[in-house]
Amino acid sequence: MARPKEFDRNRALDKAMRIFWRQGYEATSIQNLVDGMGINRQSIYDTFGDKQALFVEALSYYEQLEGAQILQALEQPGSVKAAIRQVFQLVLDKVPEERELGCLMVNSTLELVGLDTKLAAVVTDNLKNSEGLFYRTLVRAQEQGELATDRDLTALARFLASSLRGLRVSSKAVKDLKALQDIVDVTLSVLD
Amino acid sequence: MARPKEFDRNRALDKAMRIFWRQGYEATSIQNLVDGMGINRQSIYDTFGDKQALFVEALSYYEQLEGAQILQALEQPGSVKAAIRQVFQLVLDKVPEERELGCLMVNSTLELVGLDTKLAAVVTDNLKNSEGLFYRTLVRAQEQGELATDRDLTALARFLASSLRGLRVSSKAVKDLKALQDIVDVTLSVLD
DNA sequence: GATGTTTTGGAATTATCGTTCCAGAATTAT
DNA sequence: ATAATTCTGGAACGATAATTCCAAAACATC
Repeated sequence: MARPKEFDRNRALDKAMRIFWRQGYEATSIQNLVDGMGINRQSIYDTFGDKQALFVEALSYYEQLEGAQILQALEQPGSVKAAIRQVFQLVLDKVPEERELGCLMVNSTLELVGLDTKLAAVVTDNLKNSEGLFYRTLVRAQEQGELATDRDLTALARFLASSLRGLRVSSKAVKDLKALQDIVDVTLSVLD
Repeated sequence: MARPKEFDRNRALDKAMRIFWRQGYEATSIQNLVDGMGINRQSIYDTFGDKQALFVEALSYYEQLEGAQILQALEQPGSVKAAIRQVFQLVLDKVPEERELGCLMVNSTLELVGLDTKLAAVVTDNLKNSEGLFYRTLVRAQEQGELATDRDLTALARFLASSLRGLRVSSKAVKDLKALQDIVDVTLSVLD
């Protein structure tokens, strides 16, 4: 019949995601994507739809990559505090070039909330998730006796989620790794 | 001789700042500024130079407004912990429409670091400042006996600065004021 | 009221934006 | 080979970007 459909779709999406990550949504032109994804302009439109649709998919892909690492860290048996520390440590353990891009989700939140309602819905949904994730983990900590029963888990989960956002902002602008490590250490001391 | 130079320069700059605040740098067009600043396009170029120069000035103006509030909070005599709490509370006490814009400095940091070296210099300079501000305040706390002498003030200052950034991200995406209050309360508990 | 400067509105310019269209080359199954 | 489909490169589209140019209107001083 015909030529085989698609090239390496996922590889192209990965490339696109990294371009959006580095430049943001508005600052990324279709031409940037054509140059960076290694496929033709027409193929981009055929495969991913328009720029907004491609961005949504890139964002989901990023969330999936990042979320998998976080889930793996949180779901490991043993000390919950160590698990939570590992989540924060994930940010520091990135290679510098990646760390200095910050977090695509946080970046996009600040860029798009209030501008694009459709894209805003995607990112705010993610915010809820991260808070819930911390909350369920803290419940486990209390069950294991790692956390006093009188601690306010909702407040703690909100704090951890917000602190992680702060760290991700800081990791984009602060090059000094020791400074970032200080932030993590003090943040985690709240659980003691 | 001639017509009186300038209209209300500061009022125009204030308008421009709020437009950048709401939309970000890239998403703000000169036409947006013409419509919103209430002065002519040509007057914008004559008075402020090009878009980048206007943005830098708007950012400085924002920093000055925000910084004045923070300084006033930190320099008040008495409890340093109360003073620091007040700095965080400033974010929550904003009217919702302003709170949901987040912080122009943080927004701009994530949008422009890595994209525009000149603009990046302005925002990273601000990051250093806020950390130093917290540090000097913590020194005072130690001198007043409000803080144990074995606390690592550098680490604490870094934590506070990063946490404030996180709160400012959260304040843009999280509408629930109680959730934001939880974040502040847990953050400040580190100083106890 | 004349003079000199500024503001104003709009057109002009050059560039780029996102998106679509099209013709030819490539590739697979028949 | 033929036919069907996809990739490719580039042109074309209408819209909008930032910036500049220009002529008319507004205004304070003399």
